[in-house]
Amino acid sequence: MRYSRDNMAGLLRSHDINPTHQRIEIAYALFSRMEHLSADQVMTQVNVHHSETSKATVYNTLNLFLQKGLIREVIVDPNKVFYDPNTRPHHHLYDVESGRLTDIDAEEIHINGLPPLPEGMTMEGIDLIVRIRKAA
Amino acid sequence: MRYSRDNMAGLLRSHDINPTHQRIEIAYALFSRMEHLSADQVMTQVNVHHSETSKATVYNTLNLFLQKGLIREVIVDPNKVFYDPNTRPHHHLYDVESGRLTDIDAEEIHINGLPPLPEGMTMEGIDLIVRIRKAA
DNA sequence: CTAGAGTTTGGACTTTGTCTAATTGCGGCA
DNA sequence: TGCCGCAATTAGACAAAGTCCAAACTCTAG
Ligand SMILES: [Mn+2]
Ligand SMILES: [Mn+2]
Ligand SMILES: [Zn+2]
Ligand SMILES: [Zn+2]
Repeated sequence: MRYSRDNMAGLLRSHDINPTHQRIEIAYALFSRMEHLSADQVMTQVNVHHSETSKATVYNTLNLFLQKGLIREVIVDPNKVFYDPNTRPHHHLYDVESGRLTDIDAEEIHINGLPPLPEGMTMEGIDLIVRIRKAA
Repeated sequence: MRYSRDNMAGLLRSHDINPTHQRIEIAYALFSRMEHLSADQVMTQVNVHHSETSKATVYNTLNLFLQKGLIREVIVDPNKVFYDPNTRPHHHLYDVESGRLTDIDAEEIHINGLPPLPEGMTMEGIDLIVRIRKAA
C-alpha cells in the first residue's frame, strides 16, 4: 500500500482522528517514509519548507496517534522515543552506533520457554530487540 | 551468594574499580537488594541517613560500573534507565503500571527464526521485554 | 454573523542526565 | 609529621526530551 498526502485524511478518520493540516503533515512524515522517527525528526520533517507546526503540536499529535493505535512507540535508546508507523506485530534490529532501527516480522520469530504470567496479569506485548554494531 | 557491605570492596576490586566510600555505598544499594533501580532511587537509598553522596557521583559511579561490566542497564521506560546488578544473561518482565522489573533467566528461553545479521555486523545482545499489566 | 468546541501555540516548567572547575581525600615519601 | 600529586567528589550550570497551560486561532452549526 502506497501512502500519499491524499491518503492521510482517510487513514486518520479510520482511526477516529479528526484530520487537520498539522496532523496530516505529521502522519505523512511517518507513513510516506515508513521509518522509525524520533519526535525531533518528525518536527524537522514537518517544518522543512516553512515553519508551520509547533513542538507542542508534534508531541500532542504523536501521543494522540499512539493512543488511537495509529502508530506505536519503540523504546531502545535512553535518550529518545522512536515512533513507528508499523503496527503489525514485529521486532527490531537496533544499530547502537547509527541509531537505525530495522523491522523483523514477528511471524518468523518463535519464542519458547516464557514463564507463566504472575496471577491476575495480562500480557500487553513482547518486545524483542537485537542490538548490533559494526564488527570490530 | 549473600552481599554485605564488607563484600563490596572485594567485588569492586575484582572489576578493577577502586573502592571508595561512595562507590561501596552505591554498590551496596544495588547488590544488597538485587533489584533494578533508577539513578534517582540509588541516590535516595544512598542518602537515607545523612546526605553523603552527590548526584554527580551517583551518575559517574553508575556509568563507571556499567563500563566495567559490574552492572548493566535496562531500557524499558521512556523516562529513565534502570540499573541491574544481575549481569547473567537474562530477560525482563515489566509491569508497565507499577514500573517493577522481574528477571527471566535466559536459559529457559529459546528464540528461533532470527534473520541473519546484516553484513559486517556483530550482535551485542538480545533484549526481550514482556510488558504486563493488571488484568482488566 | 456569532457562539462554542476543538486545535494549535509560545514559552515556562520539569525531569533526567552531563559537564566543568574547584575542592577534598589519601597514599607515598622526605 | 608535613608536603606532594593524583584520583575522586562536589555544587551548580547546562542540555535535551518532553509536559503543561492559558491565550489565540479555526471551523462549523445555527
Ligand atoms: Mn562481571
Ligand atoms: Mn526524557
Ligand atoms: Zn518497527
Ligand atoms: Zn534484570
